[in-house]
Amino acid sequence: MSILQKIKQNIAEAINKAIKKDVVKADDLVYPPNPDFGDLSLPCFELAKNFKKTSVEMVEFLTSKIKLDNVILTTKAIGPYLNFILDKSKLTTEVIEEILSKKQSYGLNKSGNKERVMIEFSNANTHKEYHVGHLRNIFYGDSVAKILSANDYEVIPVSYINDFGIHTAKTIWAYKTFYKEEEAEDKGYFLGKVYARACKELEKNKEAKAEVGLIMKNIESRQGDDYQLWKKTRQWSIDGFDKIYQELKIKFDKIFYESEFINEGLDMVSNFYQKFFLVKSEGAIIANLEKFNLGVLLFLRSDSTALYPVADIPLAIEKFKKYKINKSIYVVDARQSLYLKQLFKVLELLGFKQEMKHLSYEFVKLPDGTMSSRTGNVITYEDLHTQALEKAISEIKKRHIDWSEEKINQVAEKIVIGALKFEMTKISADKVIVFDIEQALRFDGFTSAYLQYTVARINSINKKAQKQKSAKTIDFNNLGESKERQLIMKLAKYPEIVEVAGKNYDPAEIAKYLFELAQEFNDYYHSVQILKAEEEIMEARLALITAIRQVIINGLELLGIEVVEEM
RNA sequence: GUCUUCGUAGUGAAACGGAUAUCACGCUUGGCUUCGAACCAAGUAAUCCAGGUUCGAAUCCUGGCGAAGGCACCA
Repeated sequence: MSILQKIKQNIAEAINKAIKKDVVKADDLVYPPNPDFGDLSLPCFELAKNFKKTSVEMVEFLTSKIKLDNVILTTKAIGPYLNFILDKSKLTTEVIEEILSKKQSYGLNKSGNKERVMIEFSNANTHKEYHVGHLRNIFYGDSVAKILSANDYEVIPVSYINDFGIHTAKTIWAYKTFYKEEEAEDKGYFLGKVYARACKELEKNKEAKAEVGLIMKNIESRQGDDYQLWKKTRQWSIDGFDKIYQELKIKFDKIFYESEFINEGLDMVSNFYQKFFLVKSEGAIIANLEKFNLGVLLFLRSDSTALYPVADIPLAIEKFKKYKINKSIYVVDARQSLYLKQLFKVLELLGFKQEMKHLSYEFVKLPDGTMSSRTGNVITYEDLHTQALEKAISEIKKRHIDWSEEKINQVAEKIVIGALKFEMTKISADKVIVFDIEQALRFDGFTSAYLQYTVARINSINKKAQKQKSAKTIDFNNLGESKERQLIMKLAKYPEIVEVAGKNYDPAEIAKYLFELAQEFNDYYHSVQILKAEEEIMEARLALITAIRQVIINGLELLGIEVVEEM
C-alpha cells in the first residue's frame, strides 16, 4: 500500500470512529482541485444524508468530533467539503526516502496477484506494409502489458500474424508480374510497396483475379513454386517485423501465425458442423448467433475457403490450454468490436469460461481520409521513422556542435522512438487519431521530448553538484516552499496513478501524470536556486529533484520510452 | 434501416457525478554575461441543441443535429 493510501485509510478510520459508524472508505477521499484547500478532501453530501443534516452542517459536526492524529495536521472546512492538511515534513521524508531507496520499483503494487494474462497485439499481415495504424496498436498494447506487469500481473505479450490470407497471393502475383527476381535491401518494406502496386493493378485488370485465386490455391496446397515463393517472401516480412520490433524495443514472448492454425481450424469446423451452432446457410458455413443478438458469423465461404474465425478459435483455445491463462486480452481496432463479441461468444459456447477482453481503440486516420494500403494512402513506419530521425538530428546539431555522429544518432533515435510512442499513447483509446506528421515531429509541449529534456536537465544539475555533496543525512524540513510541498504530493500520488492506469488499461493516465509532474518541476526550477542555495537546503533540493527524475524514468518505462543522459 | 463510438477555446487533447472546466499548439507580451531557452511567466479564447434525473451534469437518461465505424462470403 502506498503512503497516501495508508494516510487515506487512517483518515477514514478516524472519521468512522468519530461518527461511530463504518461508512467512510479510503477511496472516498479525493484530492482538492486547488492545493490551498488542503491535501485531501471528503465531500460530505452522502454522509450528510445518512445523518439527516445539510452537508455544511455535516462538515461542522465532523470538524468538532474528529481527532487529529500524527498524520493529519489540521482540518479545514470549506462549504460541504471537509479538507485535511497533512504533516508535510513527515510526508516529505517518507516519500523521498521511499523513492530513492526503491528506485525503479517505486510505484509497483500487488493488485494483480500474479494472475496470468495473455495480451495479443501488433497483429500485422505479412506481405503488407507496417504503418502508423499498427504503431498505435503496438504502443498501446506494449504499454498496457508493462502497466499490468507493474500491477503484479503475470503478463504474456504475444502477437498473431496473418500470413495466410488472400493478400499474400496478391502480393506474390504482383511480385511475379512486375518485379520478377528483384530484391530490395529492406525487403519487408519493399513487399509493402509491392502489395500497394498489386491492389492498384488488380483494380483495372479483372483477368488477373483468376491468377491470384490460383496462386492462393497453390499456397494452400503447401507445395510447388508459388508456395516456395510464399515461404521466401513471408520470411522477408517476418524479418521486417523483427527489425521494427527491435528498433521499437518491443518484445513478444510468442508470435503465432495463421498458417499454423488454419488446418486445425478446418478440422474443427467439419467436426462441429451441425453440432453446436454451426449451420449451412446460403451455401456458407455460419454460426448463427442471432439469439444472442450478435448476428451471424461466417466460418467458410460458399466455395468452402476459410474465413478469419477458423484460425482464431484454435488459437484462442491453445492460449487457454497450453498457456494456462486466466485472462485473454485482444488489442484490436474498435471496428472489430462485433467480431470479437462473436468470437468470445463462440468460445463461451464451447465451454471456455475464462475472461476474454477486447481492448478496443479507435483507428488512425490521415488528414485526407482513412488509411488504406489498397489506395496507397498510408504513412509507413519506415517513412515516418526516417523523417522523424532527420528532424531530431537537425535539432540536436543546432544545440551540440561538438557531438560525434554516433552520439547524435543514438540520442536522436531515443527521442524519435519516444516521440512516436508518446504521441500514440497520450491520447485516450476511444478517440480517432487524425495523424498529423508535423504534429508528431514536434519536440515541445506535451511530448516525450519535454519529459526527456526534464530528466536531462536534472542529470546536468546533479552532475554539477557531485563535488559539493556531503555525506550528512538530509533534513527534509528544508523543503518548505509551497512548490516543493506540491511536488511531494505529486510524487506521492504516483503509485495510485499506476494502479488506476492498470485498472483502466490506460497508458494516457501515465502520460498525463508525467507531463504534469515535469511541468511542476520546470516551474519550480525556474523559481528557486538549487546549487546556489545554502548547503543543507541544496542537499534537500537535490534529493527532491533526484526523486522527481526517478519517477519520470519509472513512468516513461511504462510507456516503453527510454530517457537520455543529455540531449 | 439498425447498432456502436465520438461532438469541450482557432487547432489538438484533459476532467471517479463534486469546489473557479485543465493542458498543449497558435496568437500577443515579457524572461538567457544566471543550476540546460527542446525552458519559464502573463494575456487571449471553449462544454452541439432541447428536455429530464440529481443537493450538484462536459460527464448519466430521452430526443434531435453533426462526424466516424460495424451489420454474410474483406480481415
